[in-house]
Amino acid sequence: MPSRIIVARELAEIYKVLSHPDRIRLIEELRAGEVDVNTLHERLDLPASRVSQHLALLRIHRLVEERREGRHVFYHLTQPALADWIVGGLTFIEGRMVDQSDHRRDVVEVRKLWSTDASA
Amino acid sequence: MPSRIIVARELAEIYKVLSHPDRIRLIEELRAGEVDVNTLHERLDLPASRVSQHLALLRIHRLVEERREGRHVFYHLTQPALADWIVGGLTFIEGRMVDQSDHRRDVVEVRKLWSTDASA
DNA sequence: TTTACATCTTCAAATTTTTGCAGATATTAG
DNA sequence: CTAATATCTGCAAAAATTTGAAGATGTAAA
Repeated sequence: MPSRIIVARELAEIYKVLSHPDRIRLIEELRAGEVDVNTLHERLDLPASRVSQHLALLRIHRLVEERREGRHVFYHLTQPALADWIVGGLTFIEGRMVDQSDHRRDVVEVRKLWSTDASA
Repeated sequence: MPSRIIVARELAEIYKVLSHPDRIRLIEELRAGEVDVNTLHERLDLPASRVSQHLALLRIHRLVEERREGRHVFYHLTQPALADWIVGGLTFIEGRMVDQSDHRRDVVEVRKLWSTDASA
């Protein structure tokens, strides 16, 4: 089995993991460092069980790691560069919103928000 | 509706488009420039109809564009940087193959193969 | 021009699986 | 016991992949 097929499969799997808005937002929430599950559940306004499920999937694929402290569990990105790399994908969604200038503005805004050097 | 939710959705959609091994390989085949459908169908060893359908999806999301010439249709990446960005994702699959050193080797090999400055 | 063949796209349809999600129930710690 | 997470269960909806056949277009030979 040629390497490129194997690797393409692995990549495809990771992309599938990332192909959910909630999980993308979770990763971006972890950009600045550790956050506990409860905080994430509040910030994303999702049922705690949902957040847990998403985190479990990210954990299985080793995109995040946990640290327990008392009854709180703090998550952080295994490789912090992941958050930046994802933002890099914004470049390629611009073609999708040719006729929606308001969406374009959203992209600009979020790119700033999801930047390492954000003052937010 | 907050921008970050909208943008996260758009990103998630792109990831879904990319979450198929065939489509990843197609994009990498287009890294060096235009290729016609028949060649792609031979290189990937897939039925022509499937290649067409994959390309149609990529076209809808404006990741590729076509150019007709006689009975051939040549496709190229709308934004050539896409191929590189996808390869950038290799960084994050390493955690997945902790116990498979052979797969690690595949990653190294393919990263070289799918690099802009590849001599291959 | 008619025939044939090559390239590419689209349709139809079966298949198969997913996949997201909520609510209840565990588990663990204080 | 209560609070914080995790997992389980099952449904619902949605969907994506895939194949083969048929259609469209283009070229070139007879």
